[in-house]
Amino acid sequence: MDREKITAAAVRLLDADGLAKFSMRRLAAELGVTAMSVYWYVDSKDDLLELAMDAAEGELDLPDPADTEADWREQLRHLAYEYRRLFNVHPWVSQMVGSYLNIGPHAMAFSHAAQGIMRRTGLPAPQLTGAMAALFQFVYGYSTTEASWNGRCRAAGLSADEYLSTVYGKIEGRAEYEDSLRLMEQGGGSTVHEMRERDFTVALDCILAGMDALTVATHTTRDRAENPHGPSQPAQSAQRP
Amino acid sequence: MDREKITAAAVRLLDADGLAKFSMRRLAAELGVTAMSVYWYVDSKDDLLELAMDAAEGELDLPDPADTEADWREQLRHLAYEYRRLFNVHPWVSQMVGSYLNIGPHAMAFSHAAQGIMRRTGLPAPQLTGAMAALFQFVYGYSTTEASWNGRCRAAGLSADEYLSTVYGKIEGRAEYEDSLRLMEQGGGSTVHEMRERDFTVALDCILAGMDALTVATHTTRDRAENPHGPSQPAQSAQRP
DNA sequence: ACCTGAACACCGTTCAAGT
DNA sequence: ACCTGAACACCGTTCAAGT
Repeated sequence: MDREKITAAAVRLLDADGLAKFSMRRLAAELGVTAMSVYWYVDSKDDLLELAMDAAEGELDLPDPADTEADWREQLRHLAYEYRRLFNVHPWVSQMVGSYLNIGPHAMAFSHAAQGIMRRTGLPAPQLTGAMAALFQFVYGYSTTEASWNGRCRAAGLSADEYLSTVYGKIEGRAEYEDSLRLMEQGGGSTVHEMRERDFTVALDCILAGMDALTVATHTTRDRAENPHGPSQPAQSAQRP
Repeated sequence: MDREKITAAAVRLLDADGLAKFSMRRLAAELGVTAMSVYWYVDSKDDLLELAMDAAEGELDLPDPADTEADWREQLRHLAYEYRRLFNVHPWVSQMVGSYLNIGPHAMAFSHAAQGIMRRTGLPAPQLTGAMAALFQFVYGYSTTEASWNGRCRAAGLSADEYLSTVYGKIEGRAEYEDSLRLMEQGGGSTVHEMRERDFTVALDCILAGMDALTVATHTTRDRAENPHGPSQPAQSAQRP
């Protein structure tokens, strides 16, 4: 029995039954021990949850910080997909990220990696943190919603598409809700999964294109006239015109 | 005693003491009634929380749907700030939006309003939902993080700036964490509040600029050559070239 | 140093009973 | 139709006691 074993067991239980059903007593039972013995290694339930959260964040595949040749766009995309995967694999993490401080070593390594890539966008410092927030807070919000939807599907014993039908059942008839449905149909994509993949990709495209636009906007008017299509090369070069 | 009075009391209690301290028993006490009498009006705690959430969402100031003259950029900004304000005024809503279904009448009115504006961006249907997700999931993620930070400040009895100092205290010394601090300093802005306002504004700029870029990208190459600076007029016109 | 048992102050919800 | 009391099966955490 040590902190690591306890944290690992907590992650296992959280993955299996979710945050709502997780309790110190159930964890202790899982470890074959009395509820209170866990408190010798851990100050409180919240403390343990923060340990579990950081452990899960340790599974993120971060880019090699030495690889400054790589395209920052590709690296940001990779990090975004990794972050999304985290919330889908460990839905309880997404319920906690918004409420906890999140300064464990793995969380810090992640944001450090993100900052390293962001520096290579060519964005000036005052805009860099805002653009970073645009990207990663989007991924957090999107993935949280997505993961909780999946959770409700599992709880109801339905596929994502079946569950969507039942939701539309509750909504149909109310005039104002119907064009919500039309919008989805117009968007194309026959399954929930397809629509979600497309929306996520498009949103990433949107935010990355926005970063390019912000970078261009910091050029002089003359620069812009010479380079009307925006920076199609790594925008690093925009820093030293 | 009716559903509305119960919902209003729930909102009051949630605002005052937060989601963690909210219980059916405390709510009943507040209403001067036994715990179980609430269950005559409401099926479960989750049900009541959904009612409370939708009630809070009713406070959102939505744009007049008849006003099709207005600049969609301004309207999206307005809606984004309103959404953010909701999460800051009722932090418990942000803890729930990610986990609940959110198909109450006020929630639907909000997303209906958002869709109405998005249609006027000129984005083709398949990209519209993705771009909308980019904007509003960002606002949700950002505001949730922001609101929970404020909550921890209040709990610790510190101002946002004082609290930031204590967090930096925990971090300092660890090599990799230090350039996180540098980044914030380089970004400028002397207070947490200033930095947050700037980041939020920049992120909105980024995402809206991204929408413009996506719209431009759907033009033919010939169109693009004729209009190198992207759509500076309402992009509606881009729909009929 | 590590673990336990009993206890405290709570939960959400069921269910039979009251008026 | 509306409300109550007692009860069930849980919580996180404290604290004195064991080994």
